[in-house]
Amino acid sequence: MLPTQTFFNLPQGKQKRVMDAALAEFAAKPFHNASVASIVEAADIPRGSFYQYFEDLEDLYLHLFEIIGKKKRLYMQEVVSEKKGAMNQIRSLYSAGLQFARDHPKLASLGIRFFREDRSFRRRLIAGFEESSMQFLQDMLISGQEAGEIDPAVDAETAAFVLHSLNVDVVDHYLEGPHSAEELIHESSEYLSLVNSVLYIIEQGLIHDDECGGGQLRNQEAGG
Amino acid sequence: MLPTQTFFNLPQGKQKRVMDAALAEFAAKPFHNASVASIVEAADIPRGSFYQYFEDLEDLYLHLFEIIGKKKRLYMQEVVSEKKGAMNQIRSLYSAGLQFARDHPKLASLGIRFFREDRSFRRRLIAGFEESSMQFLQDMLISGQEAGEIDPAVDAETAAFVLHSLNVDVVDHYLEGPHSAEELIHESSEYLSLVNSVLYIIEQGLIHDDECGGGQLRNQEAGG
Amino acid sequence: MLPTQTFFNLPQGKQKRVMDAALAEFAAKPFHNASVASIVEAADIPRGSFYQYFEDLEDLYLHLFEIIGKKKRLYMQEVVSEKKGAMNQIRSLYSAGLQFARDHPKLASLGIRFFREDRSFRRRLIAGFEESSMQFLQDMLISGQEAGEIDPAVDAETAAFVLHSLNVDVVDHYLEGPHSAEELIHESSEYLSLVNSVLYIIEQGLIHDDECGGGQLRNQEAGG
Amino acid sequence: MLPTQTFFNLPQGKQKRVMDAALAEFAAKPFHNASVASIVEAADIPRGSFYQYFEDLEDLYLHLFEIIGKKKRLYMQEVVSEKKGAMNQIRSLYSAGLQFARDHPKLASLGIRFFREDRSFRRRLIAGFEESSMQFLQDMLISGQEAGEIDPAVDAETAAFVLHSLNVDVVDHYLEGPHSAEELIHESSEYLSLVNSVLYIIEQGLIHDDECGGGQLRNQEAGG
DNA sequence: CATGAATGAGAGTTCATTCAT
DNA sequence: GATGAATGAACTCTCATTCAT
Repeated sequence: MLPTQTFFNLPQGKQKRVMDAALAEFAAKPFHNASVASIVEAADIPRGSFYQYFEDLEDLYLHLFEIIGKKKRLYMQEVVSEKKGAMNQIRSLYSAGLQFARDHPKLASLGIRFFREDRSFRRRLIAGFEESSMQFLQDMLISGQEAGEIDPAVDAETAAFVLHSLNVDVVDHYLEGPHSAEELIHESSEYLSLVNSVLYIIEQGLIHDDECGGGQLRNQEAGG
Repeated sequence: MLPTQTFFNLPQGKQKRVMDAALAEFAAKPFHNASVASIVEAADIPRGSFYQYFEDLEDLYLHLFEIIGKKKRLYMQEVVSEKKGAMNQIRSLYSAGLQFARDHPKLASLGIRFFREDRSFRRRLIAGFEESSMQFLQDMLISGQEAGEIDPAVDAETAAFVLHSLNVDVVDHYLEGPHSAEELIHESSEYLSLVNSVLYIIEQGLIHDDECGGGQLRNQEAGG
Repeated sequence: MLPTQTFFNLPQGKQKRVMDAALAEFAAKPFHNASVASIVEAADIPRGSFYQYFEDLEDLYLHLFEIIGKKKRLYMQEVVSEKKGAMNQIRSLYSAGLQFARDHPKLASLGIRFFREDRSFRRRLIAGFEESSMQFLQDMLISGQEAGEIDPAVDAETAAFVLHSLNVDVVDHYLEGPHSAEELIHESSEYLSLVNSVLYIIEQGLIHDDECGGGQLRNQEAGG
Repeated sequence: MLPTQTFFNLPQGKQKRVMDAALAEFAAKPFHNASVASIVEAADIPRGSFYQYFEDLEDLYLHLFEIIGKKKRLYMQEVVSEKKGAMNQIRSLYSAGLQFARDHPKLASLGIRFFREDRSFRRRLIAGFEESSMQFLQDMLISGQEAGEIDPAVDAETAAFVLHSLNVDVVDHYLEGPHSAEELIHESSEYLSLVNSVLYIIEQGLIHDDECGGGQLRNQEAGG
């Protein structure tokens, strides 16, 4: 379940051609519609070579996924390292995710597509990847609760689910929008404002707190 | 872009067989992996007949989608008709969506899959469907703001986006879970509790309001 | 594990073309070297049609095997029906097998090839076929022992094994020989004489029994 | 049609690795299904090297066959050297063949496979090998006839054919059976008893000779 | 001479769609 | 209108062999 040594022995230029072709393919189609044929044509390598480099499409997909993961982690690292409140960290995560999508739209597109695949497929392919991502958010939220920043009445697991869902959808929304070169400036503010609006809701909720009614109370109402 | 008259002239039983087969297929696979072959086999109709009833798979998909829409609207209607607060309506919408998924898991699965397809595909296929769904939420939210229930600082469009995203993901989460017959009772409460937890966050936000600081203020902080 | 109805609905001529092509292929190569490509070319049908007629090569092979079995059983039937001694029945079986090979060399060739495949393959493909063939011989031998014709000291199972082995090898030997049209007459006597010689050994053994009836005599009996 | 000098210059260890890999391959599959790929992988040599050592698969096969021949001849030599009756020699040949199969199952398997290939292929590959094996049996039988041990009415060529066929089938039967480590002891007697039963038939024939020496007795002699 | 990447033909199989009956 | 056979392009994957380093 790794590219063969043959592949890693290839000159960098050729490796890159192959990975670029794969990226273009997986960014453009759901996994099950991606084809070896498209990739070998785009990479301009013989059909047979593909199978000397990779066991099959999954093999290549996985490799690409790891590369993306590494790149993305670079964006996340500084966010995590900074010591600030949970909500600020979350906001930074969202921003970093969007920044990543702007810098590497194809990489981000592939990542989004991954979360759109059937769960069974995701499970088989990258067991625990998604879980670990949500676990990370959950830990962050629990810390926030311990620090008194996050409402202790909130279920941390659910909140992680919510944050993860929205993060994926926000990036998806960004990627699916039209991106002519000129729009990049507008986008910049527009999408950051989307992040801000979403996070405002996540922070404050939709309810208009006239007189500071306790969340706990209303939650119990709601639970009925 | 509609089934032919020939199809509607078919005896009800045969029509149903076809639609059931199509439903099973589209509920099980993303649209681009669905195959005419599977459907004609499951429906036990001649291969050639398919093309006398429908122009192509999209044609059938669309028809099915409309039927589902109608069924789903029945679940939503009473929710909408009741006059109660915006948040209660939203909660009811979530519950109704879940109820629909429990009663018609395949129909719901197809619906979820739809939202997982490429936006370009969604656009081409059912222009405006998703938008109208979000517009409906948005109107509800604006009413809530006018009634003083919903925080006026919230951007209604964004909030509709958030609610829609989470609704899809909650139902998806429900559908992807394992459903042995015995679990149905447990599920019932478990998933409603997921809805409640999610909506609690949406209502109250994550922030711990010690002294009732205004959302507006913090939002501006956050936006920096 | 049967040809599809589609195949049986085909006009006889086309069915025959396909079966003839398959026969030629399976008679010429061991199963695992047979190719769909050769067959569709020889039968002059589109590649795709093959898979509308058969699940795969095994499916076709099996069908062909059954047809051969039926044809061969016609040759064997009269042998079995006649009431005569065990040795005479065995001799008749050998002759009938040879006669079958002469009349239908390709069918026989396929049959022989079958016994040359790996046992594991044979088992999976036609469970019990070979066994039943040997069981038949064994029963015949036991009857012969009860009738006092066959030496009771002989192990019937082993003898069935010996008879089966030799029968296959004799037919194989016949099929592998060159068969120009002119040789058919010579063959006739030559191969019958091979059968006779083999059966003489099987009957009398190799040992020279000095004191008791001469082998020469019995051999001439047998040759009749 | 011989391995290149390059091959013979190889260090013994590497030569052995190649030959072992080839043996494993040819013992497991009929010749036409053996693949260069499997062998170079198992031997852990570069793909290109194969073609520097051998012209093609046949070249390697042939070389291996000769090695096997030499090993097998060691088993046969003592049998032949001993001066005893023809039947005893034959019995010894069968036992030696079985012994060889027990000691070197893969070598024997390859040998058996050889006899299962098309005669045309056998002819082309190892012209005269099989013939010489049968000629050897035939000479032995003729000597037996001259010594008065073997029935002079028996056709020596046919008898050689019979003995050869059965020898191959007996060893094949042995090799195809299951061989757990514990069974080796049981096997020992079981398979020797198969040899004895087969040879009893070959010696005495199937016919029940009322007035002359009982088969039972001779069978027990043979079992010794 | 060792090495291992390059190559493309050819294998089985699936499929949407057309078309003759 | 119903039927189901025809069709061939497209897919993944394997392989023996060559060739440049």
